[in-house]
Amino acid sequence: MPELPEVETVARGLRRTILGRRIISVALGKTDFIDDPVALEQHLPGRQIQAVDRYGKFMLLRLSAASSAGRIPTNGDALPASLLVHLGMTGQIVPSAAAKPREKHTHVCLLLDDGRELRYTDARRFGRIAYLTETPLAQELLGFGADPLEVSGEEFARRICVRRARLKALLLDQSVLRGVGNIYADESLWRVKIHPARLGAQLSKKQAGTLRRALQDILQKAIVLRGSSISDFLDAEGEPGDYQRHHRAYGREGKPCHRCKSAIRRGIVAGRSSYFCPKCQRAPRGFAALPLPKTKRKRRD
DNA sequence: CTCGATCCCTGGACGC
DNA sequence: TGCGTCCAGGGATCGA
Repeated sequence: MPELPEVETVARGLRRTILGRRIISVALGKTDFIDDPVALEQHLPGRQIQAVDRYGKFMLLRLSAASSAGRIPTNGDALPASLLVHLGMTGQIVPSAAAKPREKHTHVCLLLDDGRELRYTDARRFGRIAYLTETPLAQELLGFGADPLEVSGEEFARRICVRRARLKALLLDQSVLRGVGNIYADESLWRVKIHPARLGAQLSKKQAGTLRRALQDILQKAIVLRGSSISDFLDAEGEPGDYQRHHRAYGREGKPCHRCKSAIRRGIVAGRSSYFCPKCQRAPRGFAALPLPKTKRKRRD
């Protein structure tokens, strides 16, 4: 589930732990989620990790030009580059002692100049890793929408209120807003009492403003609590986040709404499970929630 | 432009 | 207990 707050948490952890380290060597496992695995092996060694940025759900490891002992780079390694990392559903990136046994599903190991290894594990391999020089990187980032934490009221309304798509689809669309996923889309819509299946064009300017502020507030609080750990999200220190305790809609099917006590319901919107309060969030005509499952008592809360 | 369907992938939950 | 099946979900892609 890494969405914006989780990715931001991981990026902050990496800034604390690996900034300034130089990459010595690269070891790869399965590579079907890597754009060009050979490029990693060829171009990463000798480069220093100078910054860790977040762009939506992507992390960007900013790398210096390569500088290994006396060798003159001839293949573009004299220029800075970036390693683009998307955690997908189950990706984790954690520095650990090189001697420590590798976890299952470890697919990328970057040996660092302090003896540690930066390890990327991803059971489902829905993540993505790409080595990109400046121009391809800029090209890559072109297609993304506004940063939800920075977006102005004007721009938010411009991106949402003119659209005929459902709000849930718009919030999840990375070309509209970068970084929002299923959890924070549902949480912000619950907060402002708007149903996920409503259309963007049905939102008034005022509602759009309310939604934007709710989304920002929720994302910021989630960052403070180091994200939501649903199944297996761990930050760069291997620690879970705490924001899942504050969820009001996501994953709470059948549980009482914190405002009105109605049972939270689930429905499919934009192809994704969406959680909402059937009373607080009035559904558009024709929208059918899924029937409540009979037997299922697992999660507390 | 927007939709749904399909695929990718594995682990965990569920049903028998 | 064990096995099969379904589902989760971000993103790409394709056809309607």
